[in-house]
Amino acid sequence: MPLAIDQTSPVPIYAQLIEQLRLDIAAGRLAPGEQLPTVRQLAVDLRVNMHTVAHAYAELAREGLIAVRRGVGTIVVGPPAPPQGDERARKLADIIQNALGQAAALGLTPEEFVSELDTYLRRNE
Amino acid sequence: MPLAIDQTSPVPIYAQLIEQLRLDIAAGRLAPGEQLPTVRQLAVDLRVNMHTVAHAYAELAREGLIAVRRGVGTIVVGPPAPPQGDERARKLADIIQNALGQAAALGLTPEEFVSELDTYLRRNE
DNA sequence: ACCATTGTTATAATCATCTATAACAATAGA
DNA sequence: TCTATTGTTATAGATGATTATAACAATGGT
Repeated sequence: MPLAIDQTSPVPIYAQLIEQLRLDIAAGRLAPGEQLPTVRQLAVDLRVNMHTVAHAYAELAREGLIAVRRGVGTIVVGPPAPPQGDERARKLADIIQNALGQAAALGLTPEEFVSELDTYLRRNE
Repeated sequence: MPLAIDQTSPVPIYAQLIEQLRLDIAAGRLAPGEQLPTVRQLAVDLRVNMHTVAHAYAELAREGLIAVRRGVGTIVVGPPAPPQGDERARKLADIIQNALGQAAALGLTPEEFVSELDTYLRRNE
């Protein structure tokens, strides 16, 4: 599942990159030690400017998720420590409410969504 | 659940408004015929400029979700027709993958997420 | 007819984003 | 030491988002 950006989205390109990379790292699709594309290469692949990629990498480096070293490249450090306690509960509720809301836009009740989710997991296990 | 915008988010304010209003309408929290705040009032409430609100309203009107009439105000027309077939399946998969990805960032396996989702629904039924 | 209310349009200023181009700085390897 | 590679910084221009202020246009009620 390669990186993909939507040039028509109102979300800034650098923010789309941050979001996707953060999720890929958190989910383990990008493992610690793994090499990321160079800023120049990724810029060519995504047809965006070098700075836009560098901006995203710099922010993720600031968060400690990746390590950028000039002359060498960029590697994944590791996933962030998952939040605990109240913050975790709040984020979980956000995720659920968001998913249920988007499902409702497809005409699905919460129960139907759970059913679809079960089907999805059975199909992809 | 009133509208809330995040001034620190990279997502443009007008896009945050569109997103929330679209979800509120799709989920039925904003019913057809219901009156939305005036652009001036909502701008004051959210501490943003009138234009930013007008921009969001205009886009939703273009999509047919709301009807704006000067001198009168803005009312909800109705939810959009939910997509069918392939597009629906694609969007559903997006919703699920997104939710599972964010849950993974909290350290949850898909199965644990389903469990949390069940708990959430039982608590809020 | 008048007037308050509401959305719309106009102007201008500021800031963020994205782009293009180029030079600079650190690293690794020949 | 030299050189290619990689990230970083600098400059400048274009576009979009946001704000402030003001005037304009349609609507509904008095």
